[in-house]
Amino acid sequence: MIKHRAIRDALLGRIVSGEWAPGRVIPGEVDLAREFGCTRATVARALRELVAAGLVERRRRGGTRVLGRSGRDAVVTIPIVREEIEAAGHAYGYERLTVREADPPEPIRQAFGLRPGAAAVHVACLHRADGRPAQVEDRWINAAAVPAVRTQDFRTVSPNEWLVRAVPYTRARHEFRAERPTDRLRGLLDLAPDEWVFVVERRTWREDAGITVAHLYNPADRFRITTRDPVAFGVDPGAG
Amino acid sequence: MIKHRAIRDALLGRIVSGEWAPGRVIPGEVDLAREFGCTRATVARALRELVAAGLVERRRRGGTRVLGRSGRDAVVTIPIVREEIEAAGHAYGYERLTVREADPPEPIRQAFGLRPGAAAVHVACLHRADGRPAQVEDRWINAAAVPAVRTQDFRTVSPNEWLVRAVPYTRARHEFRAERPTDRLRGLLDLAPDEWVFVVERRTWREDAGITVAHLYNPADRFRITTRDPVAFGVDPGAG
DNA sequence: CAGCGTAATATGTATAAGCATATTGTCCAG
DNA sequence: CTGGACAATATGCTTATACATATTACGCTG
Repeated sequence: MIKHRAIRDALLGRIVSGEWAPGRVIPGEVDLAREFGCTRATVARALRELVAAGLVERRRRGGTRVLGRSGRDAVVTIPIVREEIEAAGHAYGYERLTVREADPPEPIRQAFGLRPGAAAVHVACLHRADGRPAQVEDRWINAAAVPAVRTQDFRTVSPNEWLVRAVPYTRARHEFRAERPTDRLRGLLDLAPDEWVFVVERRTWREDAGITVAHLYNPADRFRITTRDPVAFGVDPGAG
Repeated sequence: MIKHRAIRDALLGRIVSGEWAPGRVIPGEVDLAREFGCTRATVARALRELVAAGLVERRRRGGTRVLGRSGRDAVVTIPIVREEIEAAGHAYGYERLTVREADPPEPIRQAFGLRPGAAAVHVACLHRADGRPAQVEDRWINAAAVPAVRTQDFRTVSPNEWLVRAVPYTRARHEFRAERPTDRLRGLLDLAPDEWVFVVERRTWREDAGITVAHLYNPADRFRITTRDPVAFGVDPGAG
């Protein structure tokens, strides 16, 4: 019985049913307010949510127009190995392979916006599920942006978990692809002879400073990523 | 100089700077209203946006609490082959391989919620970039939910493009994974001897009725998916 | 008829005020 | 000391009102 939500859902219904087709200008706030027996403010709030959901577009004097939903956006939750492994009921195992402070390769250097010669920290580690290799994490961390990284040996805590606690970030980008494994990866991940790896590349920034570039290598035979719909109306979508 | 936006950004700053750490309960609406020299309603609107952005959580009597941003959500735009190919400056080519009305395999039948024996339409087709195979599309369409599909031969218009025009959907789910190609796929896509395929599986529903299940097979050597950050504050984020 | 200025209009922002409702904390009874 | 009733409190919802602002439409002028 929450009015703005009832109104929002009623309008949503008219849009998805096709009664109000894309391109159409829907009635104005005052008309809707009269129809639903409420004030303009309440209608405005319902419409604001439809805007946030990407269903309509509003312009002063121009009115509210239904958008043709491209509908191609989806949300992915970037999986964290440890959580995935534990959620599946397996024992999580962590092993640090190498840590070193070094001159990062060119692409990483550019991503961090560092001058040549500036140092960064490289960490490689292995995540296991019930002892079986599940993921190789290969990561560069910008020592200029995260000085504390120099004092970390990552022997017991994985770079991933350390970073989320120690360094807030403001932007992240990911790339998903499949690759031929290197011999080293094939051995570490115990891959089938012809098996490829599913790579998740993760880059994060704090403001404009690059923080980390990670390559997460997963056995392609036992890895996948799933999406869900973009949440249309925030946390509590009501009955809609 | 829009107050609710200025307030929202001010609060955002305190959160991302760490001044208000995750778990902390921030001042109440009345206090903030006094601080910013406005009414409770204006503060409430700013806070509502922070909730939508997933930065804070609000509970009656409990106050407003800063959330530790897991920050693992990202948005993917499911690529449409034709657009990708044309955007890359290549000539797009389309070729229908097969169409038939048939009893769908068990997993598809379940996804559509169909009784055994109910019919569905299967379409396979090939998308090319400058003549070179770029994607094989293998799709089942629920004939019960989309009767018009029976009259389509998909000779010139791809099932994808026909569907977006003909059938609005309300839900979609995707899965990304890498697979060994079948011999048929290897031939169709002109794959390297050891090359795998990157599979995008797409399922859509209208309300509770399954509409289509599509498998989009891409040469793994030349395919990837990228994400972007979830838009924090809708279309017009202001200065934030 | 082209171009410009102005009025009409729909949304955008904000205030003030009241009641609703979930939740927490407290205090009393057993 | 436990459990339940109750009051205090912060958010949640709605109304009524006023002014701001972008944009469109119209009509006047040259």
